[in-house]
Amino acid sequence: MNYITILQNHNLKVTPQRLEIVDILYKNGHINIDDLYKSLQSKFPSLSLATIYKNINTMCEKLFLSEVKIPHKKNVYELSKKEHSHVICSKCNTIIDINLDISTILNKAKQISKFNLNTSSIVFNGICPNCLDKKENLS
Amino acid sequence: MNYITILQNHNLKVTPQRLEIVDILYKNGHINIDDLYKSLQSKFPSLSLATIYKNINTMCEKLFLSEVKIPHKKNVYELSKKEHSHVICSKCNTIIDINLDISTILNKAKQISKFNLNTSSIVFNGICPNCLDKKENLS
DNA sequence: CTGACTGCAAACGTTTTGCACGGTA
DNA sequence: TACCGTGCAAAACGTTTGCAGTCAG
Repeated sequence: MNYITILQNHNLKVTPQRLEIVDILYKNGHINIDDLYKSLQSKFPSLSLATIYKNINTMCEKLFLSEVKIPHKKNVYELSKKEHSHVICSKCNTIIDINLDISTILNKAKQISKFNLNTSSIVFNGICPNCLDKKENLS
Repeated sequence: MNYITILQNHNLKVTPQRLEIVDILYKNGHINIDDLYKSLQSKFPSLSLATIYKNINTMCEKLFLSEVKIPHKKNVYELSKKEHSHVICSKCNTIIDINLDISTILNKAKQISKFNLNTSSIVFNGICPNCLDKKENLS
């Protein structure tokens, strides 16, 4: 399914700005508002931050965009997909998705809390292989 | 260890405002800036938001206060303790701490990501027992 | 007594809103 | 053509800063 269809399926008009926003989200995976704005400037010099905010908000409402909160970082956005966890490098801020089987801890959490749980938000923090290499080279 | 000692150990002067902030944090567990401000108004009618922000920030820097990011909610703050997970009710916003053994998924995450991971942030979302009861009474 | 803390006001950065124009369907 | 989306400017919001007066140690 391409971007055009995705937009149309959610009753959103297909504008060049929107197509590029979705394209950047698709290619980047996770991006914050500022970086998204910077990425769009070359193609749309007159594009305004207001447009980005309006689009991000409507896309989040339509649920095909998700907001991800990372401790001590700005919120990032990603195209919605099957629930997954995030791993972030505290040096270079690279974020990757990982699929974990969380059924065991989810059940444990239900049991302990007595809550009826449905969603989870899991972020691991550490250093990515790239930054680990750099560190070793320094010493 | 009481609040006074905690503050002194971190080279912070013991002011009535600070004592009350720590007391509220201790009793509430998790609170956002606005609610903290409201809770303080009765005791300190002239207390300013700036004071709260300054205190929260210094206490976070001194690492005896932690910021918790909850999806689609304002950040909340809690007195630092051993790493733990959070469960939040999407109806009434009650937040509780739970201790889970996350070593299995942490190892799996390390293995998949090749990152050197150290901290994690885990939030489960659902409905608390209280709100579940209310729902049943309605039907 | 001295440095740190408070409270006020102003400044700042981010996000939202209103409106006129332009583009999509 | 009708409506939705864009871009600009202004407004709103949350947070930070500077400063003068006050308080804790």
